Amino acid sequence: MSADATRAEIVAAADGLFYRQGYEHTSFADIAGAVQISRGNFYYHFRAKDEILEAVILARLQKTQAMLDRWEEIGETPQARIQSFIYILIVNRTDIKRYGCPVGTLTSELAKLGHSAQDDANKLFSLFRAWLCRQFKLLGRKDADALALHLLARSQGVATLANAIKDEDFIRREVLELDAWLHEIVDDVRLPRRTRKS
Amino acid sequence: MSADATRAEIVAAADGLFYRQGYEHTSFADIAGAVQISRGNFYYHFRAKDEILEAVILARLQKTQAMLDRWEEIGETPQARIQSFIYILIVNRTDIKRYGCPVGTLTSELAKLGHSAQDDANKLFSLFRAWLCRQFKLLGRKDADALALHLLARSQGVATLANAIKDEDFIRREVLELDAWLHEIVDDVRLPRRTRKS
DNA sequence: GTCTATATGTAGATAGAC
DNA sequence: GTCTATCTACATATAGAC
Repeated sequence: MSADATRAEIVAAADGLFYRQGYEHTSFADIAGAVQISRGNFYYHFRAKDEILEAVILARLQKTQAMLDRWEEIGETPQARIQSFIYILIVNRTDIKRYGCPVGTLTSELAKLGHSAQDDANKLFSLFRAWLCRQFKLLGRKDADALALHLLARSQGVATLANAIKDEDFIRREVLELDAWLHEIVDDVRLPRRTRKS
Repeated sequence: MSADATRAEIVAAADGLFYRQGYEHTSFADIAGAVQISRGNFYYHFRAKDEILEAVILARLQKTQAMLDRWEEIGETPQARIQSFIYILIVNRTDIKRYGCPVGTLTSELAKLGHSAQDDANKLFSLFRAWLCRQFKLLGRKDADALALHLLARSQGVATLANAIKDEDFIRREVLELDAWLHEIVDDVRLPRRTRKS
């Protein structure tokens, strides 16, 4: 097995385990069991557990960027692209009910641990934030960044609560509301005399 | 020192540490350092670490119920009472930026650990849910439970995101939006012909 | 590159003195 | 009730054989 291939397998296994079990709760033995290598072999590929986390975050950043690029391609309008974001709550509903949002739960855990990788993990939010901000700007909104943060927070809230109460209908209802909220924003642009609050 | 007093001190210290550091990341040594007792002494008061967690959750349930009762007393209208809930995001903003929401971060962590105390921790959400549901019912809303969950999710989302991006202005903006959302609901009741979406 | 064996630290938990 | 001393398990990490 080439070094790169083994390394990639370790990162992929750690990625899933960190999501399902949390970073601290996942041991080398857990990852070793998933990849079918010995514990000692980790240290040929990584100096320490922190480095695996860094590699996992980097991999997630790349996967996220690729997903945003894909949404950019297939979405014909900013509205359609933002809907791609909203609907990941539906697409990933099974995992979200069980494990929450992979971004929010990681940043929360690292914040409690006071871990040095906090800033890197927060870049996952930054990617979504900047991408959503651009979409809202294309919709002609001056408050695009605030709208991006608002939408991020809404989806985080849905994920956190769905993880606790395990209610799929709740997710569907909230997604419908987010969709309606997005429509209001699009309408605001088309009919600029009305304010959102009217 | 009486048994009850020491026990209460342990629970209080553990409560704070579980919130700031997380449950798993908090060791007996951490709690012992805060309470100024020896590690061995824990086992006079608790059989295992899980029992401290159970006691912490019970204490939080009682504190939460007391807070809801207080809001019920001082709030003259359902709207004012719901506002009490919304404004804890402002009141606790410093802690929320640093450690997130004590309810959401605990339920998330226990879900990842597959901990047996998950159901008990989720009762914290149930308390808020039932209380908010009652307030929305008093406002004449048939969809009171859905509104309660929606508001819970919104505040969870604000807490999670504020914890990541450490932005106080973001919290204030979102609270203002929640307040406006609540006003719309109250207006809906007064002017039943308009729907929320119009 | 990957393994086995091992070092080292720290966690939760127990026993028994005071 | 609280302490010190100790046990056991498991974590990360290292050394060196293959």
